[in-house]
Amino acid sequence: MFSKACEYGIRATLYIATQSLQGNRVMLKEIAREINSPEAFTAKILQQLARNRIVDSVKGPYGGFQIEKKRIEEIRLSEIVSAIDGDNIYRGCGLGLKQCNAKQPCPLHDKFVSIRSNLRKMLENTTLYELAMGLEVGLTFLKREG
Amino acid sequence: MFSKACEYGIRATLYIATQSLQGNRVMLKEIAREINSPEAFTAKILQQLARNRIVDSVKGPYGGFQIEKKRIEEIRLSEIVSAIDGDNIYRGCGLGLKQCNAKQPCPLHDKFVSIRSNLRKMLENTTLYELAMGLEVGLTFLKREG
DNA sequence: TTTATTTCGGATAATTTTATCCTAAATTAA
DNA sequence: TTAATTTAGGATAAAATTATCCGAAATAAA
Repeated sequence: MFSKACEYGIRATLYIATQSLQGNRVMLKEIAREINSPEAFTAKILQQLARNRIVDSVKGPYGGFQIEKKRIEEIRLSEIVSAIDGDNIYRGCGLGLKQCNAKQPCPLHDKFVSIRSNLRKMLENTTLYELAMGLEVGLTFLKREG
Repeated sequence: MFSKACEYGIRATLYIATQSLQGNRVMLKEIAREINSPEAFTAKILQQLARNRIVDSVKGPYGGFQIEKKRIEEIRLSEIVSAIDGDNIYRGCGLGLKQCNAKQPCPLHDKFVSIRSNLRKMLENTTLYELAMGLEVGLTFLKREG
């Protein structure tokens, strides 16, 4: 569904969000440890997210990553997915046709429309804040727990 | 969503199905041309489909690929997807966690459940026959048309 | 039996994705 | 100013996916 990069990106962003809500700026090393992702690869993804203004980065000692509370309430999952995977997940044809639309549909077009649109709506309606809340109260997890 | 291999696999199977319904056995070369896919790679995928009893293959002159009419009515998209991509698309965690279930869910788990289940139902309920009909009457297409 | 044809299957190559490494730049504190 | 720390970014490597090539096996017709 999503690329590995996107999975790590969402998990990293959510970890940063929960910590930011508690007033903590977090370092790459901590993020990678807490979401169980490869550190250097996660660094690349965080760079992308920083360039896309999804997370803020601060260099130097006491530096790290954070997200403003206001932004946590605003940012939708769809923004993270777009920043990393592009919008192919919504737009591309399910069977990989270059041209596929209502006028010239692939055999799966109609059946995919509703599924994709559900996915899209879900991603567009889901805020970081909402998901961070579930994490904070221990209802959900970002890595498999012992 | 699906791998390239799976996209080609579905398109190839659908082409074979429509031709089989008209009593034609079709060769790799024709399939690749008609679904606009790389020939050698498509051959590999057809081998997989043949091993999984999704298509029948016949070697030699007048050989090629075909599917029995009865099978065309039975075979679901889900079988093709499973044969090529496995069942990760239904089962795997949306955020890539090794362990993710109702008891220990990732933050997206609940939101993914319905989307995945829609996708799964769609694939399990859609037969080759149904899709082949749309192709036959020219309502849908397997490659972008001029 | 021989030849031509077509799929099968192993080996290999190209591309994309995932992942790592290292130096530079920025920032903080001593 | 210097040293230590942390992200940024370029180069490179490893792994997975996509794609190609070629000889073997099977089959049909001459």
